Amino acid sequence: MFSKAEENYLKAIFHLEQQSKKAISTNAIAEKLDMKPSSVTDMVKRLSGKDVLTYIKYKGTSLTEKGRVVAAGVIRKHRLWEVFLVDKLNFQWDEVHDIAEQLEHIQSDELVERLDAFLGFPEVDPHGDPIPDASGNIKRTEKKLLFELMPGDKGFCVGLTISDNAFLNYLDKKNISIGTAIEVMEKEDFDRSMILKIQDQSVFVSQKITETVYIQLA
Amino acid sequence: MFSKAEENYLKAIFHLEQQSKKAISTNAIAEKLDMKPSSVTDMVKRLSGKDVLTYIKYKGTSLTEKGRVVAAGVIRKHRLWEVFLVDKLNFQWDEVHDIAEQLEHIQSDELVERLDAFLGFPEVDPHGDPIPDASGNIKRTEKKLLFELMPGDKGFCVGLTISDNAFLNYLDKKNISIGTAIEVMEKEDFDRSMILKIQDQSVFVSQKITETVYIQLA
DNA sequence: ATTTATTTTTAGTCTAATCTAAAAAAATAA
DNA sequence: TTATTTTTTTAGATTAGACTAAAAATAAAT
Repeated sequence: MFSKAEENYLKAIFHLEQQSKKAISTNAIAEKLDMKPSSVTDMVKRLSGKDVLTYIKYKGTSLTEKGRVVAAGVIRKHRLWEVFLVDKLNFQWDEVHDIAEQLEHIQSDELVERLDAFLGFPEVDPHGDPIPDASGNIKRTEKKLLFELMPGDKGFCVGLTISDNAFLNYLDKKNISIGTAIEVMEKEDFDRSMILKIQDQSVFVSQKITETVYIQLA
Repeated sequence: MFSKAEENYLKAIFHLEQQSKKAISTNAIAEKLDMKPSSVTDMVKRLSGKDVLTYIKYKGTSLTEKGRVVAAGVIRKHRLWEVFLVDKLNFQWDEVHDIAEQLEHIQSDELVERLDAFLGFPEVDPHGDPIPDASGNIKRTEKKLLFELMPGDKGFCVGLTISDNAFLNYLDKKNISIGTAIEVMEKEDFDRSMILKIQDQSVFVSQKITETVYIQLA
């Protein structure tokens, strides 16, 4: 088994590997976890002894297959608990992270599988991020911020970068919520505003919105 | 805040105080937590510095009011999570303890209150033990094992000492489950068997049953 | 190609929470 | 009451996981 600290390292490295592909530097891990590089050196040495990552002095680390599975398991739990908190306990999207950060370390495979079933086998968490399956496979999503799309692109809203009530209400007035299908009609590069088609209606959305709303391409 | 270890000590002392009323000995705590007495001495010293218990060398410890509230909070979380695991995730009563033991240390008052509401403000956990309220008040129950009752006593089934499927099915055949109202008609002291009235029917129950079923007196 | 700056590692310290072994206090028995 | 046993405490060691400060390796700049 892995301690809470170990799981946090694996998770951090997993996330960093999704951005860079190259070996992950000691400093990058330290920054992500808000720790000192010397602490990281210590821990990656220990973890490489547990066969979850390879570590070469001064060269950085990368997860082994085993390490990826463990990390994906932690992320799976984190995201399932986030769904629970939002769907069942009516938390807001921006309130759940700290609690899920604790819940992700609860050890019980049976619990995870039952929770998954109880939630109806969700595929994404409340932020639109994909939930790894029980074997650690993660569906690579095409989640993008709205402003990254081009005219003609179609998709649907899967999440937001932030989440406060005022903003949710504002989106609601534009008829945008989770699951809403959209198509980009026009894009104004200089201020990142857009005109979308939503339910056959033309809708103008500001830069604030295009930089906040996540779209899964259809 | 209190660490997981600290919370476990407070919980253990709380439970011991419910049995004995006197100051709790170092050895009793050590045995309950499966630790060495020297470790307990260390910890109670630290906890007395946090004003959650009073400790007098060689004389034992007792919780302060503050300590009782903290302990009751942990027990509240433990029991609410047990209800969740059984009612929502369909775990068996005997499978939930280890998981609840982890979940009870999740820190978030908001989470606890929302969970409570989600579960419909239950008053007892799946074992029939009362759930403390948000301020730490605990309803002293009259939970007894069936064989402790006398002819004429009335009550209803609130839990079991054990819980396996075979036994649950066996009880089911006798029309006994959680919430079932019973009245003791006859009691056979030499083998602890009884004759009960259940839904106006006379039902014979063996020693095995009278030593396993918890009754809340009506 | 040196020098300078940055990154990483090493060496040693600290805290929480445990342990063992020995000493001291309290309880029990002769 | 004195001796013996049990309980409790003290003293010192250990482990995980963090830290600081200094040394070493690598990368960047002149």
